[in-house]
Amino acid sequence: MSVIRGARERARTEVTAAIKEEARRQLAAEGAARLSLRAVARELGMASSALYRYFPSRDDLLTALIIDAYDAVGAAAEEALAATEGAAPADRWIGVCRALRDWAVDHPHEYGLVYGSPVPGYAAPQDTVASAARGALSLIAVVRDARRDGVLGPPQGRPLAGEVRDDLAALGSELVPELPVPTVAALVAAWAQVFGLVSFEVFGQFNGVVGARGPFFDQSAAALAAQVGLAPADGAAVLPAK
Amino acid sequence: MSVIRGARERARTEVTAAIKEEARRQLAAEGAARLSLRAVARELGMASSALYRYFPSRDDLLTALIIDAYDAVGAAAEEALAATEGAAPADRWIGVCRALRDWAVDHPHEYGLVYGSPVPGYAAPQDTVASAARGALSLIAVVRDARRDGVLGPPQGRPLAGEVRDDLAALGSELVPELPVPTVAALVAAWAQVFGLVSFEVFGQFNGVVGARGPFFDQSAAALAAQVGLAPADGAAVLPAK
DNA sequence: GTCTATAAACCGATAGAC
DNA sequence: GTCTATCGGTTTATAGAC
Repeated sequence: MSVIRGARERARTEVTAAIKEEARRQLAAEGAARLSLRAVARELGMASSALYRYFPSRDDLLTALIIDAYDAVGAAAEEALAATEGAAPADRWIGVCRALRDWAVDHPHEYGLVYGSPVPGYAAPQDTVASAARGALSLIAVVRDARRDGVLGPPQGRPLAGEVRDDLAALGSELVPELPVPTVAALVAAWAQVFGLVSFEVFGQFNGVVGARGPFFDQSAAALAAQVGLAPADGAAVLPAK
Repeated sequence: MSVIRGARERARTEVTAAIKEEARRQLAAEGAARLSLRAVARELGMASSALYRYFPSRDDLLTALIIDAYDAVGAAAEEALAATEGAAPADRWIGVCRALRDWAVDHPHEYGLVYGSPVPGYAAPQDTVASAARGALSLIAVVRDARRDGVLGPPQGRPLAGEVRDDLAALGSELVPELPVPTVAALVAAWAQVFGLVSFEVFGQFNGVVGARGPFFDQSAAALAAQVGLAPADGAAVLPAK
């Protein structure tokens, strides 16, 4: 009986995987807003009603795809983080950023699903937030490690306005209490800015503007590293020693 | 007869405006991918076939909405550019960025239409590019004016890699030949990064992360100004005089 | 868990009368 | 320029047999 249940569960996860795979194909062709359970079923040769045994509604399928996408981009970032252990902090930063960007370029539609315009009428449930944070946490880890090793400089930019400071002090104290508040602020801004670069590339805004996109991205990511206080590896310090 | 034609044309532009207005409402409710001519007609109390006299296809309506959105964001940027004439370059930069951001926050769905995930199956025709460039040109104008007035510093960051340099030299020479290539590179990167900040705010990625979003945006925009070589207004120069 | 059948909608686009 | 009518599709979701 446990063998039977094992077989059943295996079959179930296989069908679930096939459904998600086909759904991802449709995501590319039709977009998240027009993702259709019926079309997925048709392509898979099953009755549409059978799908409801796996995903009780269209939104549940969408949620599963979103979590998968966040997990995939998070895993790519974590892999880059682990692979660069011991390297210069600025190079680790660039490596993690590059992993995020490479994943996005390889999976443009899944990227758009999570970092593009929200799907109208769909509200992401709480289950997605843990997966959503994984990418950011890898970038934070680079900075935290640099701080631990005593090689974190001050972030660039003017002193923080009071309102912003209070705001990010609260965020920092629960997430990375060992980092100075201005560093947390620079980190959040840099995080958003990395995705600005990625989105412009993936969404076609660089068409006819930037050709060598990989090198351009690396160049820009290096500047962002300096902005959060990670000195360049080549010794040409951007920041005063202080 | 010219009076009649005048009246006809007036009626036509009025109906066209009503169609676009209703379409924008649906954009918010359903998203661009599900924009439906039929639903627009129903809401306006006309037969669906009547719409085809104004827009020959769904994609043509979409194109009109996209051009309108680009023009609106471009006009907001140009207005800020004109309003800050004579101010310190960094403040002008922040002012134009702020205008872009404010427009996006006020028109999230139209913003998503042009700067979010592309609409699947829709390819923007050439007509959109002139309108699309208007926002960028305002930011470029700030830097060009600073250069003209002799107050443009070198951009932050490492020297450009050769590939990137060639690429942006070509872009710069046809767009703003008076700017150094590294400045052009910093400008393009900053342009994308501004939209990273805006998109994160508009698309909800800052929910639960950043509270005081206006001040946070200004803070980040100021750092970007320094990155492209616009010294802060308060005299605390970030860059060496050189 | 899968099927058929069905309800009750919806879509873009066109033809042709007025 | 607006209408009705129509073509040939589409959708989510449920009921009930097997």
